[in-house]
Amino acid sequence: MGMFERDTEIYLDRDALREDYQPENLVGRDTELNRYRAALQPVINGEQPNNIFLYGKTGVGKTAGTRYLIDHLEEDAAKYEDIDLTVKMLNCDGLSSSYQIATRLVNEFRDETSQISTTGYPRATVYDMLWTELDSCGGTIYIVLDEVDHIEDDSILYQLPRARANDNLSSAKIGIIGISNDFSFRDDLSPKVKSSLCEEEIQFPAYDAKELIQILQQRADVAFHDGVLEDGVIELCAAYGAKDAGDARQSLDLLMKTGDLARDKDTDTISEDLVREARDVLERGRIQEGISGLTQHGHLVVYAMVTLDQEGKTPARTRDIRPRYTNFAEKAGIDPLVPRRMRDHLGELSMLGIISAIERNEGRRGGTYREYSLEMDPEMILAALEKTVDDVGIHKSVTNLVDSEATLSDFQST
DNA sequence: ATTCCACAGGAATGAACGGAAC
DNA sequence: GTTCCGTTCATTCCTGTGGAAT
Repeated sequence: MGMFERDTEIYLDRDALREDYQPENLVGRDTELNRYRAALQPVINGEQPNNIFLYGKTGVGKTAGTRYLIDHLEEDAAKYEDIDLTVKMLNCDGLSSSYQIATRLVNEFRDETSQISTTGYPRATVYDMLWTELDSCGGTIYIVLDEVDHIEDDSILYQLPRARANDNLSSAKIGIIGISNDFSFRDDLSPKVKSSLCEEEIQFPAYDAKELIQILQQRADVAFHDGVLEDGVIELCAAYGAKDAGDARQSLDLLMKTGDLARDKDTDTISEDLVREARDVLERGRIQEGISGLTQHGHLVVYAMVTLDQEGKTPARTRDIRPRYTNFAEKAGIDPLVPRRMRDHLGELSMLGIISAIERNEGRRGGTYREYSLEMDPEMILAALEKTVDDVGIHKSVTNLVDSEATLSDFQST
């Protein structure tokens, strides 16, 4: 018997569950895609392309729809001699400034031997490089900026559409497609950017439970062998995504993770219990990812929250978290952060979904303040902390972790 | 209607750091 | 090496805010 054997029991085509899988038709997005297609039409007519702005929650088909239409657009554009279409897609996740977008875009147009560094250049130099690349590419260029709301300044969104008018470009026609999870991003744009970027706006509504089930069913039919999925599995995965505002991606990820578990365990079918197990694994991964991106001080704040939670002292307001945090910081031999900064960390943890905040107001007697609670399983958070923070484990168990010197050894500054 | 509590969070600023260019 | 540049994490100072108390 070989060391490796091909697994065939569960999957027929696992890739059908991947985010980038392209199904033959997209469920429940007909009206949106029709409008989208109409907005792209000028490309084929050889006209100046529209700038398009898509918004809607995560996992509602914005990116999938874009890929679907862009593929067809490229295919159809190729049929016309006089149309030279180039499309560059860039996910802005992890990028925070126009500068970073610009450097990535330059690299998109350059080959591997002449890539530029993403830091070090003056801003204007990077823009100049970008105009040069765009112009030498020529034709119609669509730039798709996915998760564009991650950019904190809109300079690139202002510069790109105007590059032609500003004589930075002579031959290329530029169109921008901005994709955002966050509708308020649109309102925060400066008026001049808003009017140019939002020429065409298309809103993608969340999937309802029925549509989610349909999507999962469609993919599962391709992905799994017949009869592998037990009753209720699809529905359970759909419910998971529906809880987070109709997010198909989450549902599909869950289904795939469940399938992977089944494959690893060599089971013949996929049960609801396995889905719950997979949900646990994914949750752990999410926490891990969030925790590992935090500062030392962020870790201390999480740790303070976990201990407070264990003592039943949550929800806790900033005033109550503060002394716990400073205590830990001192024990770890680190200068505690100023309150303002600690609040920033609490806010960051809320964004990550590790803790949650509710605003309270007791008027003249109490003023406004926030109460924070743990949103994730404390054991999972501690496991993530343990993995992330160097050296030995922070704790052996959740019990008795307060006031224990040993538990804080890892936070010792280097 | 006005006052006022206890914060939230914006803005300005700076130190530390890594990369580019000279 | 030095200088210039952008980013991140932090501090300092400040204005904003919603509703109970007056």
